[in-house]
Parts: sequence; structure tokens; C-alpha cells
Amino acid sequence: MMKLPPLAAIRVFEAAARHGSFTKAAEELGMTQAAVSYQIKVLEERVATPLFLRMPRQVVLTEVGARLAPATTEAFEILQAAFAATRESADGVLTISTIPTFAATWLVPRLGHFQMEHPSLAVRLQSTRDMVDFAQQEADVGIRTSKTPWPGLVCHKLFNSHFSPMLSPALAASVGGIKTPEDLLQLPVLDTGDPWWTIWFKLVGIENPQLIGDRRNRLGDQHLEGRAVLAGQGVGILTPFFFKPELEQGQLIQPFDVVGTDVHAYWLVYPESRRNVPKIRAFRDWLLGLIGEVNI
Amino acid sequence: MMKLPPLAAIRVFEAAARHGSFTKAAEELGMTQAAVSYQIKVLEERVATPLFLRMPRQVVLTEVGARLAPATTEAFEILQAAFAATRESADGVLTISTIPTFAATWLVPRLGHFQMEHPSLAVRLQSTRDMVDFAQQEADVGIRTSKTPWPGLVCHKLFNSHFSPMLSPALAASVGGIKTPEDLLQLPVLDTGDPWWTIWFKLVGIENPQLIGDRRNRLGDQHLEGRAVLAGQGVGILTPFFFKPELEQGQLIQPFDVVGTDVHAYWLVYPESRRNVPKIRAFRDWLLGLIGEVNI
DNA sequence: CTCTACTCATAAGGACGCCTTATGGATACT
DNA sequence: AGTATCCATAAGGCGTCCTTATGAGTAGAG
Repeated sequence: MMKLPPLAAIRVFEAAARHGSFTKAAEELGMTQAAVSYQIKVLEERVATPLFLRMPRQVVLTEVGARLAPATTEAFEILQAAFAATRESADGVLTISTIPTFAATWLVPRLGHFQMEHPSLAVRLQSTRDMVDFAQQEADVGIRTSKTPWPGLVCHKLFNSHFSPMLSPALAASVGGIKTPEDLLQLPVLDTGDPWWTIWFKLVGIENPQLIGDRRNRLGDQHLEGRAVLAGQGVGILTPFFFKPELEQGQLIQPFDVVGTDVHAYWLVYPESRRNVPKIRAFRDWLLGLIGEVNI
Repeated sequence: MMKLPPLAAIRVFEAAARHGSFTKAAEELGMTQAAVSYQIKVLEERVATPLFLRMPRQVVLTEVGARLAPATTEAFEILQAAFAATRESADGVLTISTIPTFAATWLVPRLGHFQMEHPSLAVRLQSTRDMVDFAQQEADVGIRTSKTPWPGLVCHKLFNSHFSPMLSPALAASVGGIKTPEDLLQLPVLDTGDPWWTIWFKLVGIENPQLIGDRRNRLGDQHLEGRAVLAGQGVGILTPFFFKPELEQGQLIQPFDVVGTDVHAYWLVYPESRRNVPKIRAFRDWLLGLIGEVNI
């Protein structure tokens, strides 16, 4: 594989050949005529052949130059097209890596709104429990939970993790309504192993609550638990923020205002280096604006 | 026209994408792995999109990167091919710009020999009376006459311009042979206006020779005059070097050893900057070698 | 026929791009 | 566990490449 001449020189040659003028080429490339002259000379020395004949008021390609020019033009057109396409495709698709819970309960219902505001942006959701690693995953932004911000990433705190018992109206009615925290202990709980229970009951003065129900694997996915609660299968301890619509519409009841809080918080994150990428700014502004309005 | 990212970075990306490895790419390009890493980062920042996912023991293209890679490879292959072809065509054709006389009388009969020694070289002759201007003419070497070397050009002196009267044997016999310079004055001279006559006759002690014959336009082309002399049309004053074969074979007679010399000399010239181009070296070595042997 | 305008060439000087060396972190293989 | 291999990063220096400034040559205009 023969080594190519300096690419900068080829670039300059291409423009000069196209214009038949060093001066015009310099204009196009945003440099001085002297620089063009220099680069052409470099290239001519490199191929050990004159590429232009210097006529009084113009330059014309030599035979060798004339054979070279179309190929270089073609090559640069290919690159041009490829990078233009890249720009489009890269700018036009926003990939969000998010926790399933947040995706299902909050983000998905509102994505339509985002699309309306940014019709040229396509959104791709990566719903995964794993922490996003921007070095190994093809994502633009991530939504994840953590106690502290990550170094090297821009981290916007969305809200603290908080929770309170919830159940369906029918289930509540089955025990004549929930008046005191103790009333909850009569009903099956969806995941007795969830540490949130002990925290919450402690907040209302109950130290060792005897919970009824199965010890399921929440696996950190509140969304499924929420569905089960909605179906009246038991009492769940959920994040009110995620179930606001259901609470407002009465499909779900939060009997007590007492909410427990977790050291974990929800964060929007993305690489420092990409803070100014338009689609990322757009999503950040939209998300923070909406969260700010709702203002949990 | 969108501005392309730095070409060096694209070049590196192409190799890295092809190998799926920064280290391998670095080897191919003859640089360090750190340099590759740097360039990829530059490119990624430029397109504001990761192009590789950094996996444990390898890198793999992102979607955007994968779309970009084939195009870049294609573009570089085109350039590669174009420059390879250029090299061939530029190296394979030697263009000689020469004075018609030298071409016709000396060079052309010997070019076959040069071709034998350099079968891969094609020779193109530009036979013109004009001085070669390497900036405006597509020539590799020139053969021209001049009093002094040209600045900026490599100039090999071939021989001084020299001359002596010549005629055909038949013409000489028609006046009973040429014994003294005065005998020449009985015969028609092909160009009475040629200044060489007065110089030569002066050398043999004749100050104001009364020449018979027409005042033609030699136009500096000895070749045609030589043909006329061979045909017995008159006496010419010619450069013995150019008519060596005819003299040796007796088709032409040089009655006197006295030769006039001119301030002009014959030179082989080519641009300083191209002194090391193989085809030019080949021609120079061949020509100087041959001239040296003949050793005028 | 001179003067102007436009071309490209060249020299000098400086900035910053790019590459190198050196090191560290991470992971797979033995 | 230890080693080898991969990529990332920091620091630093060299060299490329660009700019400014000037010159030479020619065409076209007055």
C-alpha cells in the first residue's frame, strides 16, 4: 500500500483544479493564496511531477493533473456526502437509556409532548436496569438512580426517591377503608422484602410491622408492582411522583401523606463533552422544564 | 458546502474502523496508539457523536460509525488508485522538448537505443524552436542553445556550436575536387546570409568572400539545410557533430578540418527540483554518456 | 504605450496541530 | 492471582502549515 501524499495538499489540489485558480481555491477553503501555492508545490514535489501549468492569468492542469483531478473530486464528494449524512442521522436520533420504571410510568406517556416540540427528532428508548456506560453503550442521555453525581458526567438531579403505601379503592373498601397505618397490616403486601416498608412504618411509629403477603423480587421495577396494585392484588409502596395520574383519577389511593425518602435520587446524565449537542440540550431543557413545573 | 472534519482524523478513523483496533491502525499508519486515540477523539468531537464503543479488548463501531466507515474506505481507495496511476503515468512518459535540428539529426536516430535500455519508458518529443519554459510547457527535459546556463535549471553543456563547410561528393567532383577554401567560392552556397560563412572564411584568411547562391531563411534549422546539401544542391555550413554518420559513410564531405565555433552551446536542461526524478536521471545519464563517448 | 490590476511565487516568522513518551485503568487469558 | 493486551490521558516538543509581506509577470484599459 503506497503512502498517500499529505491529505491537506490533496484537498487544496482538488479545489484548485476545480476552479482553475489558486486564488479562488484559497477563497473556498478559507485560506490565503500563498497557502494554496505552497500546498500545490508540496504535492507536485511529492508526485515529482508538475500538476499545473502556470499560464499568465490562470493555471491549467497538466496531463497528469487532469487525470488526477476527477478522482480527487469524487473522493471528497463521497466523504462530504458521508459526513453530511452522519450529521443528519446523528443529530436526528436521540437515544435515551433509562430505568424501566421511569420509562414506563413517567417518560413514555410524555414523550409525545416532546415529539411535538421537536418534530425533527426521533427518540429511541433503551430501557435497561443496568447503569448506562456511555463508553460501551450507544446512548445520548441516561436516566438512572444514584446517591451521588457521577464524575465526568453532567448530572441533573430530577428528584429524590420517595415512597408511600398505595392501594386500589376496591381493596381499601374491602376492609372498610384505611384510617390508620395499622389498617394496612390487615391487607396483603406485594413485596414483604422491600426495605421501604420498614422505613415507612418507622416514620409512623410502628417498629416491627408484621406484613402479610409474598416476598417477591421487585428487582427495582416499580412499574410492574404498580400494575399489580392497580389490579387490587395488594398494597404496594410506591413513588407518588410516578403514579400522579392514577392518584388524581382515583384509580389508586395514597392513604397517608407521610412519604419516606431514600438516599438515592433520580438523575439525568450525559457526557460532559456532549453538553452542547443540540438534541441533548433539547431533551435536557424539556425534561427539566417539565419536572420543574410538576415540582415534586 | 459543509466543512469536512480534519482529514488526518478521517484517515485514522478509516484505518481504525477497518481493523477494529486502534493499536492495529497505529501500526498500519506508522504512528503510536496514543496518536490514534487522539485523532479518533478529535473526530468524535467534531461530529459530536461517538464513533466507537470501547469494549474490553476491542473497539466496535457505533451505528453512526458503521455508516461512515465504508464511505471513508471507498474514498481513500479512490485516492489510492488515482495516485498510484499517476505515479505510473508520470514515471512512464518522458517528454523531451528539443530544438528541431538536434531532434532530427542526432536524437531521433539514437532514441531506439535509449528505448532498448529503458523499455518501460515511453518517449515523447516536442520539437520546437521556442525556448522551453517548464512552468508553461509540459516537458521533463529540454535541449536548447544558449550562451550561458540558465539560473534555476540544471544545465549540462553538451557541446559548443561549431561549423564547417560541407558538400556532397558529386558536387565536389563537379569542380574537380575541393583543395583550397577558394574552391568553395565556385559553388553555390545554400544560405548566403548565414553569418557562419563570414566567420569561417575569416578563419582561413579570406575576409570578404563572394558567395554564390540564394539568401534563404535557414530559420535556425540545420536539418533541412543538411538534406539539401546531401542532395547536392549546394555547399552548406553545418555542424559536423550532427552529420557524423553521413561524413563517415562518404555521403557528405567536410573538405577542411577548420571549424568555426559559436558562443552558443547546446545544453541539456531540467528543473533543479526534479533532478532526482528517475526518468530524468535515466535520460541524463544516457545522453551524457553517449555524448561523452563520441567526445566531440 | 504606459499604468493598473490581477495572477502566482517566495521568504520569513509564528502558532498550534499532531505525535511521542510515559503512565494508569480495565479486562481477559493462563 | 498474575500477566498481557487493550485504550485513555497528561505533558511536552517538533514540525507542519498558515499568514503577512513582497516580487515578478502579463493582460487589458486609458
